[in-house]
Amino acid sequence: MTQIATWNVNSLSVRLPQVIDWLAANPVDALCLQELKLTDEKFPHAALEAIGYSSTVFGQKTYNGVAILSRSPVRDVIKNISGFADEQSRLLAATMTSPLGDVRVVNGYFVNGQEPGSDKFAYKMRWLDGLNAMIKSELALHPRLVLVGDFNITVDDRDTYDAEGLRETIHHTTEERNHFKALIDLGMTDAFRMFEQSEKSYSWWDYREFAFRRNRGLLIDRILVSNTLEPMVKSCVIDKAPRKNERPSDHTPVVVSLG
DNA sequence: ATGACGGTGTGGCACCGA
Repeated sequence: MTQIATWNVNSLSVRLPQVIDWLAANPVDALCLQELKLTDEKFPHAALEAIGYSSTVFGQKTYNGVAILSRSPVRDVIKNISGFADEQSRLLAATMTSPLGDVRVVNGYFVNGQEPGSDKFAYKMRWLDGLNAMIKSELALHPRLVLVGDFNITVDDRDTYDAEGLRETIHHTTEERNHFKALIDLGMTDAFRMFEQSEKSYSWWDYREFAFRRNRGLLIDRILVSNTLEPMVKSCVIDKAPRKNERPSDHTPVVVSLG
């Protein structure tokens, strides 16, 4: 069995002990992190090597930053979207070896977008256009591919605690959802939705207003698998446990099992 | 309409996230 997980940790400096604890309980083959909020120089390679993980890092000061932690070293690393000039460290692609053969792992911290009509929203749309083009060419090179990360898009009404009230607001717009569909149309499947899931399954909850306790959340952390990998997907689950930690990230891990 | 919580970096707060 090969397991790949994604987790937006909202500062690795703060969350490192929780990441180490989580990996001890969930010894996945690869863990993709987003929102490191630290530079490459400050990445805790040694602490992760000590528990059996090598790390490929694309960091940034204050904001963004992504990494792939893996039990075996990865290769053919690409930082950011090919052909898309970006000041922000939001995407990391690498190839991992597995019993299934090589698997291309693309780890993305998708743009938030703030508000439809804003400059940040326009950047989100450009970023998504660039990502689509990159995934198209990556799929041609690597038939076994996963695209994981913090998508910052709800796909349909199941993914949000207030479908009516939040309609066409950020993370809920038709334009964002069309970009998601365009990724699916390249030949990808949302692993989480391959299976029966309990209602109101979310991966992010606001820190405010007791949102986690009230389960007012969004499903925005996702794992897409290429059509070639789809028959090998055995499960895809959200692990809510880390959201109950002291000083939790506002996101919680999602894990796919391939075999 | 606003702020609520938490992180960072700067400096006694502003900005950002989703």
